[in-house]
Formats: sequence, C-alpha cells, structure tokens
Amino acid sequence: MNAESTARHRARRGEGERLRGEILAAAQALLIETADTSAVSIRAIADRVGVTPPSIYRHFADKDALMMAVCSQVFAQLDEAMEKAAAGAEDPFDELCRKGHAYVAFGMAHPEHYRLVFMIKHTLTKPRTLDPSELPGTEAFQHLQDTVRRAFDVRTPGVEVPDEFATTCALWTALHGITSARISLPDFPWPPLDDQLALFVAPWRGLLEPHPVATSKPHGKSAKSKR
Amino acid sequence: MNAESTARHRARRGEGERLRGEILAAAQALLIETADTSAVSIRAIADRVGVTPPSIYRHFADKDALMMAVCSQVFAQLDEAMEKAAAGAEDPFDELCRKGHAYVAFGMAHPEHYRLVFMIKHTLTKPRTLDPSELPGTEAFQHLQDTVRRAFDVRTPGVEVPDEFATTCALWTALHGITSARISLPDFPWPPLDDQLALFVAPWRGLLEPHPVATSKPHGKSAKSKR
DNA sequence: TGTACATCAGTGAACGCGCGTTCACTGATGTAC
DNA sequence: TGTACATCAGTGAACGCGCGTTCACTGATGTAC
Repeated sequence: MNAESTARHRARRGEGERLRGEILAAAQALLIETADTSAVSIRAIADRVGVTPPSIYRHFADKDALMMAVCSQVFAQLDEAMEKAAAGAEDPFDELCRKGHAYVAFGMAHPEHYRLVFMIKHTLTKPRTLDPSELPGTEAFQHLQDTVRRAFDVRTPGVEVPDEFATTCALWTALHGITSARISLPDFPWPPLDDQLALFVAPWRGLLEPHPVATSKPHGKSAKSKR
Repeated sequence: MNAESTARHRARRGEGERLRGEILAAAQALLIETADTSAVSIRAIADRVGVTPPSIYRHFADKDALMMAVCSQVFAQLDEAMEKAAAGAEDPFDELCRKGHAYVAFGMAHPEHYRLVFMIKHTLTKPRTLDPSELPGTEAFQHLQDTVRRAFDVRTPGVEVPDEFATTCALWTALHGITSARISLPDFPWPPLDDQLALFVAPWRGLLEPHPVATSKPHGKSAKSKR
C-alpha cells in the first residue's frame, strides 16, 4: 500500500544476494546517522530495509558476522581512499604524509565504523576471528608498509634502516592516536589537525632522510633549521 | 547464615558512606575481573557487594554517575602513578619518558577503565558532562603539561619554542595511540613496547634540545649519528 | 533507666524495554512433464 | 500451452534474557522526653 511495500519486491530465485546488499547498506546508513553502535540492532536494520528480523539470518549467520561484513566493506573504502590520496605523491615521504592525512580524515568521517574495528577489543580467543590477517584494514596496513619500504629504498645507501614492520606500526599507532582521540573526545579543544599531523610526521622525514640529499623542495621553513 | 550475611552489616546512622565505598570497590573489581564494560551492571555490582540493586540508588543518582565515580577514582591513581614515576627524573626530558612509560603501563593494567574514559564517546551535549575539565584524567594532563613547560624552560634561550598546549596534546596523543591500540588489538604482533615508546619519545628530545648542550649522558648509540 | 517515636539504610517485587535468535509457516517463483 | 510440483526468500509469533529503574515497605538505629 505504502511506498515501502512498492519499493521492496521479493527477490527472484537467484537474487538472494540482493537483500544481503540492502542489509549491509542499511547497517552502514544507521551507523552513520545514529553515530551509535548500540543503535544498530538486528531489528533496526530489518526495519530500515523494510523486512522482518528473521530474514536477516538467511544472509548472515549472526550479528557478529553482519558487523564484520559491514567493517570489511568500509575498510575496503579506507584502503581505497589512502591509495587514491597517495596517487599524486612526489616521493615516498610525501606519500606517507598523504596517506596519513587520508587515514585520519577517513576515521573522522566514519567514526562509528572506526570504533567498531579499532576501538573495540578483538581477541583471537573468540573463535570468530580465526585469522588476525582477516581483520578488516589489513590491506591498508600492508600498503602503508609498502610505502615505508619504498621510503627506506630511497635513503642514502649504506645507512642503517629501522625495522620496516616496527616503523609501520609506529606510524600507524600515531595516526590511530590522533584519530581515536578525536573520535572519543570530540569536545576537547584539539589543536588544528594539520598542525598535529605535522608534529608527528615531521620527525619521520628526519628518520628516513638523515642526509639532506633528495630534498628537492624546501618548504620555506627549512631555512630556519639551518640557522 | 553464610559468610555473606555476616560480612555485611547494615551501616550505622552516619555511616551511609560505607556502602558507597563498597559499591565503588565492587565495580572496580568487576571491571578488572571481567575485562568487559558491559558485564558491569547495576545488578552485578549489587550482587558482588551483597546488597539489592535499589540500594545503589541511595548512593548514586544513576548508572552513569556511578561509572563516572569509578573513573575518577582510577584516574586519580593514574595521576599518582605518573607523578611517582617522574619523581626520580634527572631532567624534564627524562621526566617525560618516565611519565610516558607510566601512562602506557597504567592503561594496559586497567584496560577497561581506560576504555571507559578515553575510548568511549564523551559529548558535551550530554548534560551529564557539564565541564570538560571535570573529565577524569585532567590532573594527569595538567601535570604532563607542567613537565612540558619545564622541558621548554631548560632549552637554549632565544630558540623558538612550539606551543606548550599543542605539544602536550601531541605527546598525549602518541601515548594514547600506543595504549589504545594495544588494548583493542591485543593479539596483533606488536613490536616490544619499549622500542615503540623510544621511537615516539626520541624525536621529542630533538625538538626540545636541538643544540646538544645539556646532553650529559650519551647513551652509546649517539656516536652513530655523528658518523 | 524506660518508653514512644523519628530517621533512614536497605529490601522485595515488579515495571517496561529492547535485544538476538528460533520455529513452523506462507506463498511467489521457476521447472518438469 | 497447461498443470502439478519443488524451491526457497521472506513472515509472524514467540522464546528467554538481562537490563536500569520505581515503588511502597521494613526494621534496626538513634533520640527526646
């Protein structure tokens, strides 16, 4: 009778996947609109799709599986955003800066998704999470590590290089700190985001390029450190 | 009849505060034992104390107020731990290192308390949190900023100093990143904590002491950077 | 010293709520003959 | 082309649960006379 009933058509035989997609989309929308993980219940999602709660179980084993699927979907977008941001980079260091910025921006644009993946305890003792590498966001981490490797590669040869993985962890942890702090305490009088990012990222240039060799574009302020 | 009934005595006229203390202690214990915020319900706390749920409302307006009190109590301990760790410091930079270490150690020792205060959204639109400075952990932050100020004070005079508050934020954010990441993803193959802390804190010495003036104790590795 | 009374810490029972999940089912869609 | 049947996407009703919170109360403790 109403718009709802005309909008929803029962899926054809082979089209079982259609509802699956609609469920994921509805969960995403609710997560964004309510900005409250606890508001995204099986019932609320079903309501949004225009379907009854049990029909969700035809497409997802349980709520955890659904939420995992939601996260995977969003973190594919994170990886995409970071790769896109890195596309026009001049050098690996610039790439790190751009990726860092994209990371924080993404987290702040999807705070509840971010919370779901990185701010809630994930333990391997839960049988659900079989493989730590199956955690959403793994591609993005891998690609970040690739950039770190590339940054190491352009360094002056012969100079000792810190552990690649540990460096990526440190970098990621810094980005995570900025992102999660702002998500949790949005009313704290944070300094401007760009300033804070700069404070974190600047030392990395020093770490990666101790000898000012490939620095093609001094960004104005570098003169100061020369006295 | 049982140990419970002999342990609990009804408070005397003026001793209403006694149950209040027991409730807080029980909440703390539950938070630590279960490591699960959602397991700490009014009912569970009452059970633990050996009292019925309604009697909690004689001492706390509602659950939020109770949890806030729990956090305040623990974060007084955080401040204490950081101040204690800083006590034997040689110089302000050493003090920053020690406080940083104490901060992360505290967070990892009280993951659920940490989550409650720093990993859950606190918005001022909630009438509950009237004043951001009333958020637990404020003293610790203030004291950290004091140390930053002291560190700035011992710098070579005449050298431009970054904003004190912004610097404290950056430092705190780094510590928060390390702490919250390890709490949320305990099974991730993190590099050793000390290595990661060193990676973060080292650049700050450079920031704070660009001229190697007061560096009394080169820690062996400094020779490397001199070639 | 003894009794009537006020205080108030803690109780017992119940409220309404929303949750995840289950079960047997319905009925439109597609297929075989 | 027409009919009987199998499939399976989605339904309706209900389950048991634990939650925060309320209400009128009980009965030990202390006080006034």
